[in-house]
Amino acid sequence: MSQLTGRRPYAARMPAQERRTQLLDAALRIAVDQGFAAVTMDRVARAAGVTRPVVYGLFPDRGALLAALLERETGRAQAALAPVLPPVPGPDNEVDPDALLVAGIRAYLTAVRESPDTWRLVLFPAEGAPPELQAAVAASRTDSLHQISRLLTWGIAARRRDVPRVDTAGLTSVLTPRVDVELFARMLVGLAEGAARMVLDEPDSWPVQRFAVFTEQMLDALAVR
Amino acid sequence: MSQLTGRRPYAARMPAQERRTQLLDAALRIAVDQGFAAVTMDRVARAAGVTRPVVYGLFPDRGALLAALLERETGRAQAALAPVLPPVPGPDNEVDPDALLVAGIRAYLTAVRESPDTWRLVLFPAEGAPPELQAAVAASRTDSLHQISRLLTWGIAARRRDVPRVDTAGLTSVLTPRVDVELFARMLVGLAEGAARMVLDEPDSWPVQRFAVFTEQMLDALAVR
DNA sequence: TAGTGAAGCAACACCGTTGTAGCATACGAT
DNA sequence: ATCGTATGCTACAACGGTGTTGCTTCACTA
Repeated sequence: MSQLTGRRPYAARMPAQERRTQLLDAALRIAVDQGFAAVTMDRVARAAGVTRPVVYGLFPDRGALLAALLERETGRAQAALAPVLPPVPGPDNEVDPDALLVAGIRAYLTAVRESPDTWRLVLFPAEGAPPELQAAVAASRTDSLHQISRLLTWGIAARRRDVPRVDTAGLTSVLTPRVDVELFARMLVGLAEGAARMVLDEPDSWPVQRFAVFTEQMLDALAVR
Repeated sequence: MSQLTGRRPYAARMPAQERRTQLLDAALRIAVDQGFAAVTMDRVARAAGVTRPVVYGLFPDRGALLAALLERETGRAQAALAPVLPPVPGPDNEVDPDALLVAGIRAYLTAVRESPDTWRLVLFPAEGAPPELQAAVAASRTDSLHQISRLLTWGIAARRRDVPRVDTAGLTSVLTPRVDVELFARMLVGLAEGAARMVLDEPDSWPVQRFAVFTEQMLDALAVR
């Protein structure tokens, strides 16, 4: 009978890089499931079947681990976002602004569905996170906002060009009275994020298609007529 | 020189009820300023110029304190919300649905401006809070959602009644193709909450009027024409 | 098959927070 | 004036988290 309380069995050795991503994966799981505050060095270690010093060997401290996690995930999110926000089409380009928006929504929500954990982390603010990181998320959001603003300004102009003056009876000028573009852009982003949250919470009730159809209907209703 | 390290001066005595609200106020301050996790028995006590046992005298434990805080604040929020969500007007009632919505937005944002702390607590999810309480907030939101859904269904019907068939050229039937009312309601709520967050973050950039005007324009653009 | 260094482990000291026990004092009633 | 009690305070034990030290074991190389 040697040691009733036997020594912990050794975890499989693993090259640093691999262990690193394994730990980040574990941290992500915990953060998503139990909130940011629950991402403890010990819990992360245990989740990976390893002890704390191993974690400290790869991340100098808890802050660094959280930073690394957030950096990885916001990076992924950014990457997924690039195709969602296409550059503003050239002036001669014959692109339908409405179609562009619908395609954007679709791409965005599809991306969210494909990496739910990443987006959960990004979309649900995460109070426990170091403030600098919240700032990073905010910055990325601001970028999106600008890009969307630009797209919108273009889109509104493009729509006007399409309707070659029926203005006699005030029929045109629907979105004409100088829309508050900044607000409109924020509304869109908010809308998309709201949709994303719904998709994350109850994917079954909210197929991407449902949002696409809805958006189409709305844009249609808003159309100059 | 009696006692260089003198005894802590006694805080003014105070009836339990008064102390209680004072402590809740302190807790609210902390939660709003430094996040939920920072609401510590000790910090609350110090903020109120008192020691921990006093707090424990009024709240059995930290959970109870947080519960009491959340209950008070969600209560306030609910109360403020009542006038924002009027009952569905009777069928004979001549109320303009658009005006009703704009008035709602205005009332809501005004309420938010008037009690920013309460709304900050409610609108910024609060990861550190006991899950049951998050559930409470969610439930309240669901209520609002239902109420808005009902208002919307009524509003859409009312609008249709106003436009007595010009349908020959497809001019009517703007919101007619069976709008996804649930989604529309969620969009509105999301919109209002987004607006509230903006108001809380940068009150100066976002006067209530700006949202009212915007909403009016949007509804106008959506109008059957 | 021996040796060596990277990868892992137990154990420790330290800190902030929770919750409690028992003592001190202010203050209203007598 | 004094006295009792509600109100407050100091001090302490326990817990869970962080970050570190020094010993152990695996696995590769010679």
